[in-house]
Amino acid sequence: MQRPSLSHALQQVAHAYRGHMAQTIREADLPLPGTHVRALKAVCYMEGCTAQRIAQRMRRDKAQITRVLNDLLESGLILKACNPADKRSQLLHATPAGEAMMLRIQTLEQQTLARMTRDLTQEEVEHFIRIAWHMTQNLEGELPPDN
Amino acid sequence: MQRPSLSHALQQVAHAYRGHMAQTIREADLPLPGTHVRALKAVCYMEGCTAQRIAQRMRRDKAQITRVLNDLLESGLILKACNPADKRSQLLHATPAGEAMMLRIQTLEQQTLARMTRDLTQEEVEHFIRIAWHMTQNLEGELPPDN
DNA sequence: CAATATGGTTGACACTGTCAACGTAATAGA
DNA sequence: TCTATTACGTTGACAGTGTCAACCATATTG
Repeated sequence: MQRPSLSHALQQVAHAYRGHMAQTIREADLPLPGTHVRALKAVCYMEGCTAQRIAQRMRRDKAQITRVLNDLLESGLILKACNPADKRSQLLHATPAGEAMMLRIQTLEQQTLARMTRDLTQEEVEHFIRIAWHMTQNLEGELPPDN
Repeated sequence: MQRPSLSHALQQVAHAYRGHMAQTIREADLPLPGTHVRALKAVCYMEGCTAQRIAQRMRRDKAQITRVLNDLLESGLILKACNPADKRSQLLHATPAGEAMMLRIQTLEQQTLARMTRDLTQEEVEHFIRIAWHMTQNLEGELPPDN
């Protein structure tokens, strides 16, 4: 419970990161909430990007993704195109404005990450990431044994 | 941007933890949101606990803390008492029901943490916590140089 | 073809987080 | 002492996050 608790440390660092990114983006006059940023990132960097795939990657409800994508659409940052392979779904692409926005945000994120890890070694950061993924996967799998 | 990104790993593990705890608590029929749990924890374990001190510890807005504490009050889990040293503030204490709730939740949290770290060494977990705190502090300090 | 499953949309709702304004009480300075 | 400022807690308002259930249209399976 006291300071070196795993749960507390985890919540604090995630909160600090969110807050710092939000403030950085606000100060840069890029009025884009965190979820929107993450979705835009997915659209820019995933091949054959669809709403469903973003939802899987971010492990979020598809309803939330739909709304975020509609915001990005209204902001002119992305476009929906027919998916010839499946008429239910739409392929997502960033517009030039979306690409530009992504580049600016990438820079801001790099600054935040650099500050966050400023006196940590590359090794420590990688170790942190590896353990984070490990814990994520430990929690994700269904609970098979006892029910 | 791809899987081994620090920001993505951080968001995913925090989300997985929150989600797992929320589901565990829901399944145990203890209808207490995460913030309420953390506030109750603070009330139970901090000496001379006041709303202000909880807000500082959790780094949250005091308005949010006020509302959470009022919920806990209505649920009969905590009590407010006059603070003889400062008539503006109130000392917070857990009721027996609050203590009992805390114990049950502690157990559930231990289960979640155990699962999350099941194949990690004590050393790895401590390393993770240390780096998390380090990154938190790197982000928290005011930005002194360039403004 | 019928049953089922999937991609996406919408409505509703709970939870999280912050900001500004306020009343009251403490405290510092003139 | 009186005043100005600061601090604690409350309230209102709002933005953002996250999930569930129902739904339509399309794919897939038997």
